[in-house]
Amino acid sequence: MSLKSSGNTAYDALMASIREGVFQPGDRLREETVAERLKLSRTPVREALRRLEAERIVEHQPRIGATVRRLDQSEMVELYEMRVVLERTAAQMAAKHASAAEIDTLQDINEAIADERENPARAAALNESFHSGLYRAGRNRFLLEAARSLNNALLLLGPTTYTDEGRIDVVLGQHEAIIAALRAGDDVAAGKAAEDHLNTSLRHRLRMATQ
Amino acid sequence: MSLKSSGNTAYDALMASIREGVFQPGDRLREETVAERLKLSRTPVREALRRLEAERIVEHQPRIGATVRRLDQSEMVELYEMRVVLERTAAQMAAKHASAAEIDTLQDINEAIADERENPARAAALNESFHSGLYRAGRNRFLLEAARSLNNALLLLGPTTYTDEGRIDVVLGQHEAIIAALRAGDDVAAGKAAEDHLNTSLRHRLRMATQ
DNA sequence: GCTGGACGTTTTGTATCCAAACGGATACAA
DNA sequence: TTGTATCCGTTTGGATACAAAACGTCCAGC
Repeated sequence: MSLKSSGNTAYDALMASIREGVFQPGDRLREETVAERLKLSRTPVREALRRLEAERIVEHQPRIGATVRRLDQSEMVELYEMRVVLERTAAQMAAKHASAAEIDTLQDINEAIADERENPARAAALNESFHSGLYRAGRNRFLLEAARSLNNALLLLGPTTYTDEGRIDVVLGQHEAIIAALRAGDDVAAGKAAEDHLNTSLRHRLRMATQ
Repeated sequence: MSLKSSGNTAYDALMASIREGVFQPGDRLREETVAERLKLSRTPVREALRRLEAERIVEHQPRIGATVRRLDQSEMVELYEMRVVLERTAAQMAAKHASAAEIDTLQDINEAIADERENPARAAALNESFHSGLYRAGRNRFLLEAARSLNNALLLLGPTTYTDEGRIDVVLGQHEAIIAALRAGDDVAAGKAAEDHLNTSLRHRLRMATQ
């Protein structure tokens, strides 16, 4: 695992750049430019670009090149609509399959988020852990994969801001509701709680986007 | 569209070979061998293999090479569990968004399947059209994408056999139930019908696999 | 002054070449 | 006879060189 191929290095670097906003939607990714940035030849860069293309992070037009995908508002709504479905499903499945240890871990993560309320970046990272933990507890590799792919697309919308006072408390409470339903083994309630949570998130995102 | 790069050619050819069973799960795909089969150099073949890798059709071990992914039974069950979710979602969304023309088209396809009951291969292709039509009617690009990815994985399980007498009638009837719910705009019923349909399909698949 | 065509530049697409690493086989020693 | 170490062959990983295509520009002709 420690030895990663240059192709993977390039992939990780590009993903990080997109995540950090160095490359933004609509930006063109010229192979040679990226290659010299990363001190690599074009071959591994192309490899990375093809992976990103397969994951719909970049769009590739033959003989033209790759550009970072741009999501319009309707796609953003569809994306969240789909996230709701997947997250509800994950919560339902987790309610059936999650072990006590897994639920405890989710609880721990949620408390850690509360402790990091002064540090939005750290809180956002923990939030991601919470959600991926929920997916993993669902015990379905294809669900996990679909969620991973969707979250990549989410990167294209830019970072979620936790700057709002009060927003974090809503999040914490909704996480709590999910955890409670998991403990009760109540899949319907868990699904519902997850759905509420995501819908709040979408509303928040839409408000950001339209400002 | 008529001009496709060699990379795409290689990808299509490999997919077709996997679909037709030329390459089966577990088979090793050596770059050079594939390249000379397709009369190409290794570069576009590698490109195609990386795409297949990103789509989880092949597994790639560094310095070892690519092998066609093999799904065990638990993965197969998870795959269908996920298909149920996606297809139920598609049906629910379609009940809300599908135009009369789209529903008519689904009806036409279903009738065409009935007409091809003597020709299982043709019927299977039409069946795919039905399902992709349902997904498209759902009007969610991310759902469509997730379904596409899942269907690729489905290829790894080998072709669905419609050899069973009676099986096709069950399928036709279940398709009818979905169509009826769509016409009524009843998303709950549409979801339920789609779920039943997929569960039948899973049972059938499991019976095939364990024989 | 405007339009059309041709040429040149830029960038991707493909092929070939070299390097590195894994695996198997063989030989030597205990 | 068995275990270990080393070497060689095979195969992927990466770089570079070359070909093809698309876009922009410039010039000529109307």
